[in-house]
Amino acid sequence: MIELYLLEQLDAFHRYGTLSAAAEHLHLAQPSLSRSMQKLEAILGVILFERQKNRLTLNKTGILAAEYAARLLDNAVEMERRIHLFDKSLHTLTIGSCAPGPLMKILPPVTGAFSDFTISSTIESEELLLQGLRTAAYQLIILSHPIKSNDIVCQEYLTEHLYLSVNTFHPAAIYHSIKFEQADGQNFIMYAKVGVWEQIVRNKMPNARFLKQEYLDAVGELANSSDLPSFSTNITMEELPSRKTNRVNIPFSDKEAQITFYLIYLKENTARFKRFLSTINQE
Amino acid sequence: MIELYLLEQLDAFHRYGTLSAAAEHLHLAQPSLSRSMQKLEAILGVILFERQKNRLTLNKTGILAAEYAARLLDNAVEMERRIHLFDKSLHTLTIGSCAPGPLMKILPPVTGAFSDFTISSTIESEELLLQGLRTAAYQLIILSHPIKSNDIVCQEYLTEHLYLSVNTFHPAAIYHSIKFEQADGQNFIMYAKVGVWEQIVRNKMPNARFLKQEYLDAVGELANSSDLPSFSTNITMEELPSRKTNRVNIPFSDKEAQITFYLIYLKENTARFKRFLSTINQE
DNA sequence: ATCACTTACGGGTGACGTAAAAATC
DNA sequence: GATTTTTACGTCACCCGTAAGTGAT
Repeated sequence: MIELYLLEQLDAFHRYGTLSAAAEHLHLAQPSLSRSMQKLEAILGVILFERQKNRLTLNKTGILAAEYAARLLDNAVEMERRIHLFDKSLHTLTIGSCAPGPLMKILPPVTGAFSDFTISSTIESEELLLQGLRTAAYQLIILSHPIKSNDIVCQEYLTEHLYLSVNTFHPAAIYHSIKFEQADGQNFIMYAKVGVWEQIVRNKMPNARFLKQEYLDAVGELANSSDLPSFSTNITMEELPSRKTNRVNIPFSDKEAQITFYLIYLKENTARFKRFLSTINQE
Repeated sequence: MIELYLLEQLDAFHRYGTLSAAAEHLHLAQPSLSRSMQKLEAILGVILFERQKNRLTLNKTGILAAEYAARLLDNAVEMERRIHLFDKSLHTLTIGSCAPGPLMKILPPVTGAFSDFTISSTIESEELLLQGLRTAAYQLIILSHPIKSNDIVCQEYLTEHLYLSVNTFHPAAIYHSIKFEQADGQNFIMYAKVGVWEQIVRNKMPNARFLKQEYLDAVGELANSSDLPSFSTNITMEELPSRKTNRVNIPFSDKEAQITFYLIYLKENTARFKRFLSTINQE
């Protein structure tokens, strides 16, 4: 069987036109290439080059061979890439959620239970999440509504409540609860990746403006250093205790301010998740 | 770059299940395979096997890799095959004819003029010849009628006359010419690959029977040792002088007993054939 | 005891580098 | 003189085989 290193060298010669140039790019000495090309002809039993004293050129067969070689090398590289990708997928758990809250909540126990896996997580639209679950881009997704399907398992996870988060001097700080309507028209600091929450607050407070922050840290810091209102939830208050210091959190009383999230995964992955998810729900 | 010999060994292990069996088929010692498989994992940076003390099995990644390997190896052999084929085509001149006469006539000068080529020739139906010319299966074809086309060159070659060939005791031996009608109803010895001639004699002598001989030699010998009539032509008489000894050759006088043949090749091959074909016609 | 895999050791092929020569620009 | 190819020669890597060891059936 012909070996790939020879085809690599042929390909390089084809690309760069001379043995010297090819050798340069391959980090080899020219004589090695000269010999390799002779060897290639011997192995194939075919003349690939026209030889002048000072010049080596591919003949028609040589050009054809070089083109085939390039294709084969591409295939080889692609093969390696796919093997790596597949292997990685076997050791990676990708979780997608339509909101950051339940993700925050689930990541610690997941990293614990799947300690030999790389955990990767994303906030994404519900539509793409469901697609991604089918294409194995996600192994576990979190949606704001249940899914019924033969090949899917769906279980209720938790309910998140939205709060208005203001500093103590804010006029609303004295309320025990508030309606979206009352909070409308202000400028809010908002984390950029709040997922489904964004449509809700935009719909319910059509006159409000939202200053989106890409980084979660920045949201907290900005909120503390400015008088602008922001949002928090039962989950963020639990997971990020700093959200409670120096801030007053007032629950929105509208029914839209509560979302129940569902854990969803393919039935074929049941064995993988069952034990873990049962412990989750016991908490 | 990963080398193909490693993939061959992986493929063999995948096929045969154990290192020993694979080694047997590859004509290698087991330890070599054992090391190669370890090396493969090292190169790819991926675990391909599950190792028990006494047993080696491919894991999921390993199976995937073996499947890719098989594909890549297939591609490699296919590539070699195509290169050989292409190279061969560059040094092979394939001539197809719809009748053996003009082929006999043209082969000697062709082999002389293209002495560094392998000459390959076939008798084939006119339809397939024309197809083959387009697909480069033939570089030169000989048909019984001219072809007009933008990308094709066509030139008249020669005219062949059909003769009835009988021994001296045959009743027809006294004629100077004969019509198909007069010869009908007899049993003829006929070469199997007479191409277009076959339809002609069958049409013009519907009551005759034809004893087809695969080998040209057999036709001559049978004709000499039996009293059965056979066929000859101005060309066979010239190229195969034995056809004239002890036989009487009587020309058929019907117009269908004459065929003019045409040399036909692709315009792109003009440079290749022009000089040669001009010398041919001067004779 | 046989089979299957791994590790250890030694050998020979061959892939590569350096040096030098020939030829062209 | 600079560049390009080829040949010659030495070296080192590495691929393979043999031998020996371990564990399983």
